[in-house]
Amino acid sequence: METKYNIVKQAIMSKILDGTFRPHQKIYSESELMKQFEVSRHTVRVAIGELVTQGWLYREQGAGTFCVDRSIDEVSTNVSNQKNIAIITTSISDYIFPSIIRGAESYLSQYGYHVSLFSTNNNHDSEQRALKKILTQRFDGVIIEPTKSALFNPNINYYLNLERQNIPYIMINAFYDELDPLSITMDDEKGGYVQTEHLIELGHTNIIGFFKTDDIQGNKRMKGFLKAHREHGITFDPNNIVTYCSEEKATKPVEILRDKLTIDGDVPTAIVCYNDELAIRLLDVIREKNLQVPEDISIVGFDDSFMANVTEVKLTTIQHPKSKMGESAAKMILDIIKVVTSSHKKARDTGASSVIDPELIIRDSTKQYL
Amino acid sequence: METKYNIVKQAIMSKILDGTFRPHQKIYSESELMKQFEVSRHTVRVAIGELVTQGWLYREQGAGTFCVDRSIDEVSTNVSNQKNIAIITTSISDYIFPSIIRGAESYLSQYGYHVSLFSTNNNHDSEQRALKKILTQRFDGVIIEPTKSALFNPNINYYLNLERQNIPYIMINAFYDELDPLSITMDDEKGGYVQTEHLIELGHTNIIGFFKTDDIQGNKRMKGFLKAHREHGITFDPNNIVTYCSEEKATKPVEILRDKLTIDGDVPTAIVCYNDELAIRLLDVIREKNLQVPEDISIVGFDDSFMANVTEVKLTTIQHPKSKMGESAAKMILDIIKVVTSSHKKARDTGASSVIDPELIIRDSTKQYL
DNA sequence: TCCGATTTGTTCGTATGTATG
DNA sequence: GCATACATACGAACAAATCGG
Repeated sequence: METKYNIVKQAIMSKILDGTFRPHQKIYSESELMKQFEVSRHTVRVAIGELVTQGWLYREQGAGTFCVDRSIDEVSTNVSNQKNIAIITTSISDYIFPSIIRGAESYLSQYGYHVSLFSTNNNHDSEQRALKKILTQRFDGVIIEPTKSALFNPNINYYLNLERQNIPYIMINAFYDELDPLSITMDDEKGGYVQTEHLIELGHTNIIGFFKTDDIQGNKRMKGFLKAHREHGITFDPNNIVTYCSEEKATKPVEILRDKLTIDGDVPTAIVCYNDELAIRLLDVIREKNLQVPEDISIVGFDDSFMANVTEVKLTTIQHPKSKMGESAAKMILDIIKVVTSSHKKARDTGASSVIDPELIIRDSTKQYL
Repeated sequence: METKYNIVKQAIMSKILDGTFRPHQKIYSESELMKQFEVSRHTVRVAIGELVTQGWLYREQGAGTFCVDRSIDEVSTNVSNQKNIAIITTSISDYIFPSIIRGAESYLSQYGYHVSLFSTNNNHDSEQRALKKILTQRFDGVIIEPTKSALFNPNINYYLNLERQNIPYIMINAFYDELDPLSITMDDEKGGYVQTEHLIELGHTNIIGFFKTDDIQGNKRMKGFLKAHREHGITFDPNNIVTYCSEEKATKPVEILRDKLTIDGDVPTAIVCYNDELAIRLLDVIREKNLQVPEDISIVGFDDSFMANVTEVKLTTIQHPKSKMGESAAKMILDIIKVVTSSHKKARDTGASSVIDPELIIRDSTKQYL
């Protein structure tokens, strides 16, 4: 054990243990150690190298060799720095999510990263379970679609813990306001505005809007819906805004529309939907009432999911970049990881969030009001 | 990443993962590696050094460098006994795969397992990459849909290595014959038989069949197609069987059908398709030739994917359990894991493979031949 | 038991590349 | 732009352990 590199190693070790080298403090440079111990550079590097793999030191090219902060950082960092990215979405196999995931997966796998999927089913408990997994295992980064982004989030601590452990994350589709994270989102307010304006320009004035309000998207789209009315000088019945939450999506909107279409007198001539999924559901109600789309009622969806093209009536809807968004999210998270790992910077200071401009796709479900 | 020592490192890693270097087996000496890669001894030592600290190799002075036995490894089993299941499929976001994955994911997450997805895009290289990842990280079990199951599989070594490392796996939809693994598959021969018999019973005698033959499913369905003809005493033109491989799926079948429909005289009156995806493609050709389905031509799909219900003509097709299959696969793998971990048995001796009986779903794309 | 060939372990010297401040 | 510090790579030498004959 009296090899030269071992002597150097033990000497450095002592200084770490007795507190001469504090966490994140720079230790002697390689050339200094060469002089001190009268050994070659190679010997110094072997000594330092072992301390690095044992998790006592870290090196930064051009800057120096530093002491690791063992207080926060247990074994975890070392064990499996194996290029893992986690993706948390509300669903993994329905609606637009397969496309988003495909976009991300194909980009990430190009760079040797591998993807773990978690779905929350729009449920905070599942979200918590996913976050726990991610914190205990080792992930290099996380792409998150927030669950019920409009409500208070009981898992906020877990997100803060991600930051504390220096695991970068970004949010897609929406984000928790309290966290103010890097994100890729739609301009949902403008989306709702565009949906509504399209109908107004077609001459509709009695428009009913259905919005899911437990996520940010729904709230913003509703805001856009109101704004379009206001800016075009159209007054409207407050009853013409229907809000619902995830759990009610299969029941409440359907029942309310059924009622609205039953009362004669004040039947709406157009419908703005939170998304395509709801639009499809409401189409069933319209059919059940023997009304025709778009002849009797116009309807606008959101997201341009495959559903929009499945039905007899192809839906007018708002474009969602889906696989492109997945790819952008993947790119963004890899960029952050690069910066964070190479320079011990904090994730927040890298790059900027992006907001996607919504575009209307006009198909057959909307028509001039006569 | 293209440093010389990294190239050497990856090369050695490959040989460990594909089973060239078995546990406790001596790997090439440093001087051999110097010759092989034309690098200095220093470079070789750096490469080996990293693999040693990562726990893949150990060195013995005077004797050589040896491969670590990961199957009984206390540390690794311990560190991430984290309930991870990997799913490898040919695609993760198209066709019937989202449904299969959803079925598996929802079952596995109930039991606290978490799912990592890999897609091979029907490509052996990607399959290899996925298997390497799975062998490198620590997974409790793997659900695999084989890539090009009818062809010789160049990754057979990686599967054998899974067994050596005691990581249980099962295969779905098809399996590599050489491995004879536990599996959940369709009775594809019967499926092809049922497709064809349905048409024969409707009076069709000039039936053309399109089969993807780089996977087992296609070959078996073709076998069923032939058997139905034989058993019903119908002779047929060998030209009425069209085979294609994954890469040709968007071109060859389309071109051939176009030719067939152009020559008058011998136009087929019915089509048996490898799957719904192909059926949809062929519907386009039929439409292009101004023919009607089912009036002029009957067509049968396979898998009952969402596509079967999307088109103007709803497809007659064969049922595929999809999410049910995912769930069964998940259940099967968890059962195996339970047995393997509790009793140190080998995976092979647990439970039995299951074969699903195909059922015909009759919709609007087939009609009595007059 | 010793010898010699082989193999890994330690140490030196040198050179060039690349990131940091 | 420049000095500093780490990263990669080559060459050479001797030491120490192993293994077959």
